[in-house]
Amino acid sequence: MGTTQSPRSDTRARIVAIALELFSAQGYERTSLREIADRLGVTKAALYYHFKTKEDIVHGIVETTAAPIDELIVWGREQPWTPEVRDELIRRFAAGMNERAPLLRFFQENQPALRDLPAGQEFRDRMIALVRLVHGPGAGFEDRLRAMMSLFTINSALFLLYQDKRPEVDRYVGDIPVPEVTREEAIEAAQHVALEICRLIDRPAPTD
Amino acid sequence: MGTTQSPRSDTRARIVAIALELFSAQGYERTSLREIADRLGVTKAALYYHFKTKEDIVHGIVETTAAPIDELIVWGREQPWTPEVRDELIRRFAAGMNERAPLLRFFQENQPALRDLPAGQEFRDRMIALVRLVHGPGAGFEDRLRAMMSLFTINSALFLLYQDKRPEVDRYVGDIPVPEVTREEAIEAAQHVALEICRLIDRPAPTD
Amino acid sequence: MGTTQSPRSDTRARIVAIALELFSAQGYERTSLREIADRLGVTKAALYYHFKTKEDIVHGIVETTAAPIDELIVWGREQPWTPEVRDELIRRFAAGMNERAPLLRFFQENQPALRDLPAGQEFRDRMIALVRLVHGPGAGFEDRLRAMMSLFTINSALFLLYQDKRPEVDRYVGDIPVPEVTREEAIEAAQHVALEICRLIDRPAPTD
Amino acid sequence: MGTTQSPRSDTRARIVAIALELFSAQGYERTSLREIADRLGVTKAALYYHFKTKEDIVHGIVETTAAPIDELIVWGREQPWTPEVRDELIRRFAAGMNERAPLLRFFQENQPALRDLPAGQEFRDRMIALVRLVHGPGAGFEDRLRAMMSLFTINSALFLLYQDKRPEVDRYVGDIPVPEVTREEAIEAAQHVALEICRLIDRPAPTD
DNA sequence: GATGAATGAGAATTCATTCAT
DNA sequence: GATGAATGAATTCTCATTCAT
Repeated sequence: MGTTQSPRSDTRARIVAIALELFSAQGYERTSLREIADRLGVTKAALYYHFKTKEDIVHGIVETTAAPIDELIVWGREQPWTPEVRDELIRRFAAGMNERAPLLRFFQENQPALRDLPAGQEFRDRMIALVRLVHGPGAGFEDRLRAMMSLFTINSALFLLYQDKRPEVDRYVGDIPVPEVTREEAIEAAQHVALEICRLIDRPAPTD
Repeated sequence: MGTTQSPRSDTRARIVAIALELFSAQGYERTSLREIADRLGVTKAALYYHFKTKEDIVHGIVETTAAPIDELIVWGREQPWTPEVRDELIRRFAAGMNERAPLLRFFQENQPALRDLPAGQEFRDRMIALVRLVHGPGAGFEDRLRAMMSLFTINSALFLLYQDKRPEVDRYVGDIPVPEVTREEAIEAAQHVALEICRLIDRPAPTD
Repeated sequence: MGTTQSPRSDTRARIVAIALELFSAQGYERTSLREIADRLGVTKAALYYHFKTKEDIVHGIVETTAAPIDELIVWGREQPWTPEVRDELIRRFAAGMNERAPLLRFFQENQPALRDLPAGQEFRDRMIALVRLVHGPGAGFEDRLRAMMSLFTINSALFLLYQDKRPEVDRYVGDIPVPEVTREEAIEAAQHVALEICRLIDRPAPTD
Repeated sequence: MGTTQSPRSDTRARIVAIALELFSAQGYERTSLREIADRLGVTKAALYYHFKTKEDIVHGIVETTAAPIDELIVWGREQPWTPEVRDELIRRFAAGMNERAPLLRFFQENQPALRDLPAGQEFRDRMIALVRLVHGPGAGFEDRLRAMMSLFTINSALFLLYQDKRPEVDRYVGDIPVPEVTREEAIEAAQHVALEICRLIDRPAPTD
């Protein structure tokens, strides 16, 4: 008792959830509104009650899912840049990975569709913002690149994990056995490597 | 030497070229066969004379564009794994970047469409093969991840370069000025960072 | 009695009606969805709201038109086989001929298209079922053939009637005048001949 | 020695043969010129050297395959009509069945496509001519129908034979076992039944 | 006698979207 | 909050046909 009816209907939230799931699994263009509606047990027209367009659903996704990233950005801006803060940004980014994975996958694998969407641009801006927080002010191109790679490491780990499950790959390199890793181990490894990479920032590097 | 390239079906080659250009610029699903045909000054049906389906065009693209990568793989397999060979793989990969950029972009940004395509799988297999050559036999998950990030660095540099041209981004981090960099400088920097990353392989790393 | 036919989706029924008309008059493959839609005054897409595919329309046709045949089959199975029941099957089959003619024509003249369709197979199964009811249990091949010819006689009469209207035919047999017959007379004659044929079943036949 | 090069090339004859095979097996509209060309090991364009259009191939088929029927018609016209001649027509028609089966099947199952073709009309005219020869001059509608059913019996036997091979049919009539029959037995039975039917001509029939 | 390259017309199908109820 | 019915615009693909070589 005393439970308040959640602001904006429950259906709206379910649409967002299912849409993100399908968009990230099959791609934005390959997911039709009918498919989303079917999964929800409603009609297509119902979706239009909650969202003006298909693109608008993407907006809804970002709105409801990107909050943790925004908080991270806000936190980052409040800190003065130090190596410790930089490391902490990476750690916090890695921490939320499990929930954020579909969102990031969606954005990485659907660039062509998202490029023109306002929601897509907003999301990219967030990522760029994170990159800047990681490398700090006054960084050169190389450091910016290091920061970006550091952040990307997190999702890439999941991609690699997924690939390792496909045995056919071996025909290209012979029978080098690939280690079995759990999802949790993968994320931990990712954090580790990501930290390594971001720590390359501002180091004197060896000559090639 | 002296081999004359038989000019049979110049059209087929032009289809491949235009298709790659459009697929990488606008995305696979957002590029219609009409668009490709128009750009070539032929009818849609002409495309179907040369390729059985739209998917088959992707196959044609891989076939004609992935040769340098295959050569790199072949070369890599002939060498015993050493840190020097590893570095050389990265350097050679970076070297062909300018021509290969559209192909890589196409494959990174159109995963949902390419996932089911045989051509898409072949290409991913090639990338995984490269990853394995970079980290060498018997590597653990972390080293595999390092190898992959190292290779990804090359394209990511171009992505970053492209983003930096968009001024709106700044609203999220304030007015930190972003350094102006040419494409050539970007690729050079990418090679540099990529080498750094791949040299993390097998190093004793600091604790987090 | 007094059951009101719910008028929900009058359009669906109209599609089925027009489709059967066109399919039987021009053939399944020569009838495009555009043609059906035009005749209905709707767009092609409207057809797809009611039927998943063109083939599905055939299913719809069978579903709505084959009921009388099913009833006949049901009735036939309830009776023990006797010559009288056999004759009555033929009579009842002939009776519904006028409404059923387009359906039967459609199925006889579009075998190649219908062979793979589930709906086509269902319909053939019904006809075979009727054949078996006519010849009764334990019949040999000849009786099965007699039963089939008996049933086919009904539609064949309409085919013959139609042919007789074409005067060019005569060049092959000279000017033998062909009797003028009405559609009703034709069906009556057909029933008569059909009964004759089915009565050949199980008779001792003369040697050739 | 002394073998004369067949009039009109060998390829032309092969086209006709393959086309008839495919048209009768899959249907006229479902058989593309590419398919025919592929089966012959030539290109589509080669077909156009021998035939002006796809329809023209049908003409070629009739021309080369219908000769036996024409001879039968010629023979029939030379005889005065008697019951013996009538029976002999049926017997001769049945005799050539094995070779003629594809042609008849083609014409029976592709009416919509053949209706407008001159070649299709010619063929129908031949069948009508045969019908008239069977029932003789001055026959009424019923006798014409009997004559037609008699002739149709021959092909129908093959249709029935084919259906009996499909076990799923049983669901409609229960497990009445269907006798196993060879193709030769089927044709013989067909001739038998056909003769029975044509002997109904001009008989005083029982009242229904 | 035949091919390679191309075309024009049209087909089935899909999809985001709209709107009266 | 939602549905049923429909649309318009596009898409991929197929096919008979043509013609220079």
